[in-house]
Formats: sequence, C-alpha cells, structure tokens
Amino acid sequence: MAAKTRAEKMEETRIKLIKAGRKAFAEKGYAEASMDELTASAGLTRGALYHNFGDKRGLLAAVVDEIDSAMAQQAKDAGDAAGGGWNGLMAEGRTYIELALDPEIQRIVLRDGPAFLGDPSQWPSQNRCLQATIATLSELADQGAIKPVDIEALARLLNGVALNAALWVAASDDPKDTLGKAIAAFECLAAGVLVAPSAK
Amino acid sequence: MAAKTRAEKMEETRIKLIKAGRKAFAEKGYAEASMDELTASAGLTRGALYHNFGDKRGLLAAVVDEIDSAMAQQAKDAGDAAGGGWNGLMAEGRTYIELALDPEIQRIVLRDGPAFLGDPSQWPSQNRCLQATIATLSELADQGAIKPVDIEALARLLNGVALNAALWVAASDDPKDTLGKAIAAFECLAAGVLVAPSAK
DNA sequence: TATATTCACATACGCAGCGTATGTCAATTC
DNA sequence: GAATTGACATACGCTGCGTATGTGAATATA
Repeated sequence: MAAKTRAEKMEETRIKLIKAGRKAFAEKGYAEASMDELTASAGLTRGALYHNFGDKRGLLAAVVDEIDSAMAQQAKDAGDAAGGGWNGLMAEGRTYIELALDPEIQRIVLRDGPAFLGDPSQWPSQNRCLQATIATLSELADQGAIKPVDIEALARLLNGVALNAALWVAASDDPKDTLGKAIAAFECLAAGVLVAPSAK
Repeated sequence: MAAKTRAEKMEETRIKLIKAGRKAFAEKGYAEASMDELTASAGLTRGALYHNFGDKRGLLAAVVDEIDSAMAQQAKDAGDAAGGGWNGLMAEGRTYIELALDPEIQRIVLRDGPAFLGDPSQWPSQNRCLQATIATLSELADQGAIKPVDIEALARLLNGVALNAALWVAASDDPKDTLGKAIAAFECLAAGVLVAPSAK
C-alpha cells in the first residue's frame, strides 16, 4: 500500500520546492531569494533544486506556470458565471483586477516573471489568462459587436488596463475607495471597443 | 584656463558612468551586468560608482530617470505639436509607444526598471508624465468632452495602456508590425473616455 | 606660499550565493 | 542477491557585490 515509489517521492519534492518558491519569491523577490534558504525551508538542499529544475530560473518558470494557470481558471469561471459575451469580459476584467491585488501575483507573475523569463506570451503556460480574453473578444467580433481592431492587441491592452488599475489600488492609501474609481475608469475605457456608444 | 574644478570633474564621471551604464544594461541586462567591467569601460573603478550612486541599483535608477525623462519630453513635444487637447493626448500616447521600438528602452526602462526599481508609477519621471496627463484631461473635462469619471484614475489607466502597448511592442518578434496594431488598439480604447462616439 | 584639510576615487578585503563535480544510499532491474 | 540506476546530499570554486581603508590632488587656512 503506502509504499512510496520513487516517482511519487520525486513529485512530492517538486511540490515542496514550488511551494517554498512561491513563498520566497513573493516575499523577497526572485533576485533576492537565496536558494540555500529556500531549499532548507523545504527540508532539502540545493541538490534537489538543480536535479529537478535545472537552475534557479527553472524553479521560477515552474512557479509562474502554476500561478498563471490558476489565474486563467478563475478569470474564465467569472466570465462564464456572468454569461459570457460583453458582461463576461467585464467580469473577467474585474476578476483580473482583484487577482492582481494579491502581492504574490504582482511580484512573481507581473513583475519578476517578464523580467527574468521574458515576454509572457512566450511562456509555456502561454499566458492562459490572455488566451481567455482573446477567445471572448473573438466571439464578440464574430457578432460584430466590437470595432475592427486586432484582437490580440485589444486583449493585451485590456488586460494591461486591469493590471494597472490593480497596481494603483494596491499602492493606494484607501484601497476601498480607489477600487471603485479604478473599476469605473476600466469600464469607461473598455467601452471604447464597442461599436455602439455605451449607454451607461 | 580650462582648469577643471572638482565639481566639474565629478559631473564628468557621473556622465561617464551613466553612459557606460546605458550601454551595459542595454546589452547584458541589469542582472548580468558586471560593475567591474562597466566601470573599467569608463576608465574608472567601482570606487567611483559607489561614491556617486551608492550602489548598483542607484546607477540603474539614474539611467532609467535619464531615459524616461527624455521619453516624456519627446511625448510632450509631440502632444504640443498636435495642438494639445485630445489630439495632443493621442499624439503623446503614439509617441510613447513608438519609442518602445528602441532596444535600449525596451530592456532598461520597460523590463529591468519595473523588476529592480519597483512600480513605474512611483518613479519620479513617471509622476511628471502622469501630472501632465491629468492636466490635459482636466481641460477636456472642463469642456465637457469626456465622461464624468475620476480624472486621476483615467490618467493612470491611459498611461498604463500606453505603457502596456509599449511593453508588448518591445517583446514582440516583429516590432514594426506589432506597432501598428498596438497604436490602433490604444486609440480604440482611449476613445472610450469621450462622451460622443468617436468617428474614426 | 606653506601647511592643513577635504574629498573624489582607487585598492583591498570579506562574504554571500550560484552552479558543478562528486559522493551516497535506497529503489529498481536482471 | 548482485548490479545498476537515479534522486538527492556534500564539497568546491568562482564570480561579484558592498565596505573599509588608503592616497593624492584640489581647496581652505594662515
């Protein structure tokens, strides 16, 4: 029965290291995180790290992949819950703003990720969150609901607006108050992609 | 006569170091740039570096400030040339995005800057740029040309859109092609703040 | 103008941290 | 059950940052 096979134990250590990586990278940032401390906090040594992930960047890539995947899932769920279409897109935007409020996500995925791993669209995770936005925009484009602009460009900039809103809210003295203004401004800008003048 | 005073020589070394910093950071990136090599290439040693800028990050901050200020100035000039107001604002955005084609700006300001100096909106140079945007938007608000949304929020998000567009162009495989799409999408989103549906 | 002081920068040193080369012991294979 | 693999630990070297200390030229002082 519970006889741990070798592959199982290896998977366990991978999970332990990724967990420790999320913590250390979020608290200290990638550059300042010591791999000696990180691995020790997981009850291991750097040997395990280099065996499993090749190098320090390899661990960052694994951590980013895990978080990015979870973000995409949450955004998609929110969009579906709102019924898809334009409402779904706005729900995704709001979700993205809320997700970007998480310091762990800010630091690891939004700041250190692009700096040390390069362009997010080149990541193995393929920036799934962006892909979800692209998919929804494509539907709307097929319905002729939005202006004839490059879909990927729109998706990236929309996500960029949400990101910037989140960063502003996070750094604000009064996050509650700022959040309202940020979401209003987000929806205001987003309305620019609709063909018809938005009512609200 | 050209008897160099001490302050003049010090200013010279600051300029030399910033120049070498721009080169090294652009070519190797901040993390991989060796301060020994950098200072040696300027005919100096690390002593000069730490005396003038405190530490490695201090030099990066100085380099980023110089480049970013020049970017803001160029954007402002373009805005003025376009006659200010809404057209000026759009011209500023376009210029900022176009500047992202420069590899030096891509690497230093758009990637390493945020990673090692933190949130760009906290940079001195970015705050100046933000204030300019707020001023322009306030004029438009007084004229009733834009929707009744918090001005600071709009300004921050508009700048965020331009910055994000620039980042995308910067990381793109085909910057020239991407640039067109990015600018179109930028103007599309920006149109969302206008009260009347934009014609184009 | 001779002496004292400052200060911009060089030199020297310690230490942290990454990556690699090597060792070791348990899990699989034959 | 002997041999082999492989997951991880241990040991080592090297790079590179920051700091403590030294030095000589520019300024201040008398």
